[in-house]
Amino acid sequence: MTNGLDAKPNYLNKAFFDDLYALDNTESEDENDVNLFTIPSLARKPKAAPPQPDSATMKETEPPKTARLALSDAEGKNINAPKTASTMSTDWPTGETRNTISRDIRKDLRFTSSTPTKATNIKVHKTDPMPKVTEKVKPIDHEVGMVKTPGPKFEEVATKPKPPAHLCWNLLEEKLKRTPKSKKKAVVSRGLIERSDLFDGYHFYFIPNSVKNPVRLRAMESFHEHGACILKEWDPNWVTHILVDSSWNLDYAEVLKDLKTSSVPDHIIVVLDIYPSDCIKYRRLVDHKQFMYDVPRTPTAPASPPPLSLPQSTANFIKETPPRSYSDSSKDTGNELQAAILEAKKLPFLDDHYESSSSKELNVDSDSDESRIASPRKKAPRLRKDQTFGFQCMNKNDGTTKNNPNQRTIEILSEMGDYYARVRDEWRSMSYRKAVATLRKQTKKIWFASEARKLPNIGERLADKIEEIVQTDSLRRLEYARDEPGDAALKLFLGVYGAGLKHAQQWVAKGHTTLQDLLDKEKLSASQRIGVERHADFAQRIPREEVRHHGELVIKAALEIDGELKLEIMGSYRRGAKDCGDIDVMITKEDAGNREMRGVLDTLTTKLTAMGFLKCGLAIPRGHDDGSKWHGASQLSPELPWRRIDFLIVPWAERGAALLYFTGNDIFNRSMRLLASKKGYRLNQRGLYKDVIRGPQRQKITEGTLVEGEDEKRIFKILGVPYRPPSDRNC
DNA sequence: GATCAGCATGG
DNA sequence: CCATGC
DNA sequence: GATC
Ligand SMILES: O=c1ccn([C@H]2C[C@H](O)[C@@H](COP(=O)(O)OP(=O)(O)OP(=O)(O)O)O2)c(=O)[nH]1
Ligand SMILES: [Mg+2]
Repeated sequence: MTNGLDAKPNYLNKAFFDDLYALDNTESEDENDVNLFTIPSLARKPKAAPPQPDSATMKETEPPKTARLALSDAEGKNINAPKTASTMSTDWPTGETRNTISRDIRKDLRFTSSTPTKATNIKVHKTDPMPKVTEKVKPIDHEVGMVKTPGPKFEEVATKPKPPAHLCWNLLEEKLKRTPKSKKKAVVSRGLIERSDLFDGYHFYFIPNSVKNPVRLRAMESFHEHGACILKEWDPNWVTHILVDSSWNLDYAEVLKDLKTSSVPDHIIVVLDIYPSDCIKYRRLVDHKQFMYDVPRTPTAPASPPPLSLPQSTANFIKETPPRSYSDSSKDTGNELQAAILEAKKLPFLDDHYESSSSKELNVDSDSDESRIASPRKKAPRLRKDQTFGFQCMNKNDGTTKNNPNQRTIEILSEMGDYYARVRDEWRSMSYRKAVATLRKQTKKIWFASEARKLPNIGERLADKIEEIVQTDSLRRLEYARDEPGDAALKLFLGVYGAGLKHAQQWVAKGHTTLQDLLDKEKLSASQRIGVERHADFAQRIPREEVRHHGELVIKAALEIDGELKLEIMGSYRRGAKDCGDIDVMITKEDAGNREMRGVLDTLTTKLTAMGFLKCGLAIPRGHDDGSKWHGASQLSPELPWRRIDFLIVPWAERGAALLYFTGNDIFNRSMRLLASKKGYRLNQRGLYKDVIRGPQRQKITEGTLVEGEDEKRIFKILGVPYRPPSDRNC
């Protein structure tokens, strides 16, 4: 009941949150609580000349995107799956833009490039070949059923009659499978589609031959629309081209391995998948023999990687590893293995249960994307793992990564995870995060896939990758991921408050490249407009000190309204971050209900606006009595940038849950909530609820009954999670 | 093959 | 309802 | 991608 709030005098806000910090003295800086509210000094003069909002970004010049295929049109509108969305990105290289967002990447951004990054026929990139025309240019008709030109075929390449349907991918069907019901209609009735007979008679077989990668699926669709058949199975009698995914950096041997063959017939062309993309781009069949389409004969990994033999790799490993590891390694391995097993045996739920799901493994497509590429590993039966293992919220996440023996592995896997997040592959990204989390917990170095595989949340694919990292000190996929063909404009637009994937894609598809374009040519929602106009401001991180100033100003104003209000700066600030993406402020009051708080919010925001502190609202409660949050922008002084600021009003009874929620981080929250739901609870910003019944699609049927909402710590306790001070919640 | 958190606000 | 954000 |  008593959580420190009740007992202590509410001088300012300190008392309110005393309990939060009382026990976490461990290593969290007292700085943020103790000192913060003692004297809300308001003398804020801008310390130094602040960096002026850089309006240059608005005028960035980029090559015109004129003559390009209309691919983007069709796809911008049709790829609707919010979390799995994708578009074609068969237009490759261009520099990647480093993004500074952290959660945003993790969340689910896919930086598609539905529009080629480079102007197609305007200028030729230095690495771009001058495509040698091996055939007449084929016209491309923009509407289905328009004039088709029979066009002569490239003589070197034998074309073939259309193969039976069952040998081909049914792309529409695959696409529908991956599209939410609500949007299927849109997929079926797609608008303008770029078509041609460019690839008529060509039968493409993809490596990896999986349709689960949405980007690849889109590429397949595109090639199909240009006349190609996309074969579902490897059959030398039908295939004319093998298209190797360039993002995989595979070498020729691996291709053969994937095909389970020792050689590919001469008449079949083996090229990188950028080849057909280029053909489309230039609207003609370019010379496939150009070096840039070659599938390398030797591994492409940097630092002279071993000949990629994962399973029996001990020999290679010894060669490739630094001297010292020679002897240790074997020991380590043995110890580690045993340790892992011993550890595993200690765990609850362990009943030596053997999983029986191995059947799917070797099947062509059933496994998740690209599965077959990863070495066909003998399936070691595997022990079941502790179920609460691998929950991020169970760990102390304070960013203490160093001194971990798996440091390098962690680095690389994290980078991969970030890459997948950027690419909007949310779940894959999450898997990488989880794997990294379990690696962090290891006290010994993981050398082999076999060891890695035994750890929670590390499956075969990641285990293989871990071994590859240890051996080669890198991961081939990452080499590609690093210079991902990100569309600069898309990334720019995704950085606009109020604009997400949908709008960004749409705008890119329309050929916009700068923020100014949006202002001039697009209908923007109110908040999007501000998001565009203030992009340069909002993109900047906020120094902790400035966050504190904003917070103190708000607190002072609030207390002038009602001295009993309790406010706290939340979010990354409470977690002790040196700089923050925005300012999060929670407001509550003893025994207040939502209604009362709502009144406070209105008067407070009105007052702060009148003061000139709040510059605008971006998302504010609709009704009169409901509503709990206020998003807007604030500014301390004219020289400083506008900052994003969020208020959360909280009924007294919900303060514990709200504290938990608003402290985050987001990953931590999701982890706690997932754990809660696995234990039959429901956790949200209002409280922890019990006896929640979930229906068919795991939808909640029963609200559940409130168990705890007042005390943050007790929520931890009930869920069986060791309490984590805010600074340890950076998952 | 389903799941990977749960909710608030704008339009 | 969907998109976007926390 | 991993898990059930
Ligand atoms: O998807 C989300 C995003 C945020 N939050 C919670 C946790 C987070 O800490 C808090 C504030 O959100 P914000 O976006 O401000 O994140 P932050 O943790 O404060 O980081 P930043 O420094 O980017 O503001 O809201 C969630 O629960 N889920
Ligand atoms: Mg924040």
